[in-house]
Amino acid sequence: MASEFQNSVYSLLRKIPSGRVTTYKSIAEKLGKKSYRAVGMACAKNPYAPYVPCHRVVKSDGSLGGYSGGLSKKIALLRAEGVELMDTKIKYFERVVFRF
DNA sequence: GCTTTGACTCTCG
DNA sequence: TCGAGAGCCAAAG
Repeated sequence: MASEFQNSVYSLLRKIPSGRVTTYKSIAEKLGKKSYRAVGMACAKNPYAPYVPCHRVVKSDGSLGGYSGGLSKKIALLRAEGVELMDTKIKYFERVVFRF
């Protein structure tokens, strides 16, 4: 069972529609915290994968950040959902970013 | 129970 | 434009 904090993060992640992405910053602020890093940690643990689309969370500058089990996997998943990428950076980031 | 670490972000040189 | 440093919260050691 995950902690309340993690559960809150997962709830928000599930709201992200396919083909869209969000940032650790947005999630943290939505929770009323500044815990950007803690959000990433919650995703890294993510016991509900792939029920929780943690691969749709990226850094505030549009780069993918990281991914447990290989960044390539994250790239493939995002591309499959229609997100255009330039290596580890999101192309047209402003266009695909999802705002709560 | 304190210290270290991490899928982060912002500011400064 | 790019790299380094500081700040931030939560989980793991």
